[in-house]
Amino acid sequence: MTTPRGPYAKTAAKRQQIIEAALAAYAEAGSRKVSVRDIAQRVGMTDAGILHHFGGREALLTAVLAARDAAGTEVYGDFEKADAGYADMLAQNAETPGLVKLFVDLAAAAAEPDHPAHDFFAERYDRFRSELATAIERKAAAPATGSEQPSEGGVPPGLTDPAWAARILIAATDGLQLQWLLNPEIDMAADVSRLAELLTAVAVRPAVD
Amino acid sequence: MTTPRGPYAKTAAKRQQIIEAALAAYAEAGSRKVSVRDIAQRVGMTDAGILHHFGGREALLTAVLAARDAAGTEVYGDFEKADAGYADMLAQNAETPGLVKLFVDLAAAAAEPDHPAHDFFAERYDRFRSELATAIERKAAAPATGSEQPSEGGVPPGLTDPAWAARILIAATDGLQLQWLLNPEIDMAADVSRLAELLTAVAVRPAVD
DNA sequence: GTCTATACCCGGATAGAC
DNA sequence: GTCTATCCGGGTATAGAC
Repeated sequence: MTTPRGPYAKTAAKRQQIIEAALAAYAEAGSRKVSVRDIAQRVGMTDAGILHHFGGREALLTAVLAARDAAGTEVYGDFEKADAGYADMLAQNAETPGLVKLFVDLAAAAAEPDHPAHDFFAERYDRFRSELATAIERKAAAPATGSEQPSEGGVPPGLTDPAWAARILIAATDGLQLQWLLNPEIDMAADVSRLAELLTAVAVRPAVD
Repeated sequence: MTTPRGPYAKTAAKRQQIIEAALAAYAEAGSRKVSVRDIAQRVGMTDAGILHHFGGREALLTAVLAARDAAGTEVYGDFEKADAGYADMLAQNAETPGLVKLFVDLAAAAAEPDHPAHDFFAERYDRFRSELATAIERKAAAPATGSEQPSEGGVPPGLTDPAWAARILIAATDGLQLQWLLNPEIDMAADVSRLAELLTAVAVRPAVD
């Protein structure tokens, strides 16, 4: 990382402190607006102080999401074990609507190619997609390892692409978060688990005979 | 259509004109920001003039999405024929990233219960879910009507709930729009068609024998 | 190197003139 | 009813105090 005027010891600590304040702010805010000034107040600073540490509001928020990602993979591991961890992570997300909203917001904003967070999101999705695809592929190769065995059957052969399954699973996850934000009765974890089950079951086709 | 007669005639016309200008602005803007002032300029007005006709920015944008919905159902019909129309509609969306972004943006913002667009989105999703569920159920009851026949098979029986399938299909659609905004190489229509095929194929289980 | 003070611009809202 | 004039809040850029 070639930061212009690099963060040194003390700076890194401050950055961390600011990120934590921002996380807290969003967690508390439900789905209300959070301004940079709000975050600044939490750390006893002015907005310009924060701007100094990050390059701007978007960069700060990107760092927040990156931190959340890091915390997540620390707890749930990488996406290698997509079966158990994935649903748990979703259930965990349901605890912090503010952060879910931040994620959706930023992701949409990052669509613009020269947005500060564009690369972060593009890379993040690329990573998730390939990791998930690998996991699905592996699981398909070794079926019936757990308490249940998916009964394979005559599903059209065009439906077995792991890369496609990964895109769909991630998409459904994001989309369900949206529906859940609007209607909290939806059980994201259950719905997604079911889809994951179906997708891996479909991918299980050693030979159609 | 109510005939433009009476004291509100001019107002309604102005509203329509503004909505069309906004649609055009978003369509042109790619995924860049669109301010109320931008829209105002297009109709030769000031921003305050526009805000007078709708109650605020959010209300205007809600009206824009509602208009787009109306235009969409006019062309593609309701979701009764979820097979053909759905993918086409998605492909059509791919032509206007600005509007897709607007949708995602607003939907996220509408999560807050007292957001002006909250009711609109909540109701919209309720409607779509139930319409799609009905369509899937119907299609499952009468399989193999077209050029292809889904080969039904031994998929776990817990996976046949039409309501669930509808939630998933919509979620995947929204989520893919997000991924597509970040990476335009993704073929939303193809991916979703494939999922729809799978979901209806799975729902096709007249009797497991 | 780190931060505050300040000043700027843009965007949305509001009151009141026509 | 419609819009102009004005205000206020949020993000950003710069200068300089510590």
